[in-house]
Amino acid sequence: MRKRRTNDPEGMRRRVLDVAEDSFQARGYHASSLGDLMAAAGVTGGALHHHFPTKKALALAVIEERVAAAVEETWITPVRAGPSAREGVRAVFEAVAAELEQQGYVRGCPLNNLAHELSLADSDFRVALAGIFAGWRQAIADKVRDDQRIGGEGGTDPDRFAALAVAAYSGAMSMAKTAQDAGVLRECLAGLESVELSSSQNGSAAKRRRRVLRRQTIR
Amino acid sequence: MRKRRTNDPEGMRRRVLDVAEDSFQARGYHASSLGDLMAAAGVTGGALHHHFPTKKALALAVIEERVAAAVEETWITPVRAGPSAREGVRAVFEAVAAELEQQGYVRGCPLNNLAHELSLADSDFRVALAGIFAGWRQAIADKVRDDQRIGGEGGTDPDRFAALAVAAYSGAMSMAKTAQDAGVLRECLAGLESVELSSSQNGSAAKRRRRVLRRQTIR
DNA sequence: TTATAAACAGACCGGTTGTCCTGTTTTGTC
DNA sequence: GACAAAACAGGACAACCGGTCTGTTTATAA
Repeated sequence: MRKRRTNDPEGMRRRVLDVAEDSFQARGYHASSLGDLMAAAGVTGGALHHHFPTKKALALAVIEERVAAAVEETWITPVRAGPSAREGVRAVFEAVAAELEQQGYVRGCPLNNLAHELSLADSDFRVALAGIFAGWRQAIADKVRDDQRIGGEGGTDPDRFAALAVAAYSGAMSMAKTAQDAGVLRECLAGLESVELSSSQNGSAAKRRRRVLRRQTIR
Repeated sequence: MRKRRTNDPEGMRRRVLDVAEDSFQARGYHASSLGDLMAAAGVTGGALHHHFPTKKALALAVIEERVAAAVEETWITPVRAGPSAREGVRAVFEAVAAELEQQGYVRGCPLNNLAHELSLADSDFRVALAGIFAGWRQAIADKVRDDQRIGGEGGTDPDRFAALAVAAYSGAMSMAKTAQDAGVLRECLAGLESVELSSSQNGSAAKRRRRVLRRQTIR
């Protein structure tokens, strides 16, 4: 009875990244030992070292391939596809809140989790994470600019709105994680929507609000 | 030549907490070894163990005594003393931004830094940190309620405003830390101030805004 | 087939970590 | 001054961590 082995570099790499991503989010980078990861992924030290020479290289891969993809999937794509930037932001907030309430616990934002632990630790980490933040904000700001070019969307500063949206989400997730309660997300969203009153919006309640805005504008 | 020793429990405890607080913020909890802390504080293992039996106990003391105090000092006290909640929030944002720009680097928010690393690690950590977050938000919300009782300050929901302010600050600090640039704080503050347009405010432009709100209320 | 490199296995090591333990000194109290 | 408790010193240790190293198996291409 011979023991066969099947070389599957991509599959093995993926399995390691799966486990690493999960553990880094749940326990953090420093609290995740390579031994635990190897055991969880069913991978030997030799294989791990072959694909990721150091722990830092592994974390960098998680950041660039997984965390960036997570932001892309849960934020950038929905916002781009949405009817407007504001509506997209609202939809993401509510979708995340609903998902968290359903699953019963809050792990926090993947990007923020790693950003807090690794930004000051290593410059390579910091740059990679900062790039994801920048892309996130720019996607929202670009959407606002599109809204302005097409429809109304008054004098909202795109960069300001994007920065506030990302900051509010990040901070809300931080609190939700600490309190283990996703309710804060909904409260922050409600606060964020007050910003809409100062400018126009597409949607069912748009006319009423636009009227208010007009009065406000002509003073 | 005799070697004298002066027992100074409070002083030694303070010195350890100083070093621990600094290291936990700069390097994080897991990346801070007790050996480093002992060396930096000039404290022996016996003394450290006498005041803080475990590393967890030390971190808990840092959270309850130092982090809570930092939030109290930089946020709660200024907001309470300020002319209004909104003005207080604005002042804190600007003060922190100015301080960070002056010192050239961004270490992030003490509370958020530890909250991200320790919330999921241990329930005791989580509860302590969540309490600080709650106190922070409540102080702002109470101030809004005071404003409403005294002056105008229209239909702003106190809890929503507080949650948004804390979230925006936390998230902005997170980005500022990752980008090593305090500019995001100013952008988020500017975005936050748009919220003011949806309700009234004490100050020069209060009357105009209050009129708008009244129209809105009676529809 | 055969050579060649990639893919993987698994033991090994030096250094570090947090904690514990035994002793010594200082301080407060009667 | 006697004595107990607190305050401090400093070594010891077992567990663990990340990285390296050598060797074996599998895939690839000539």
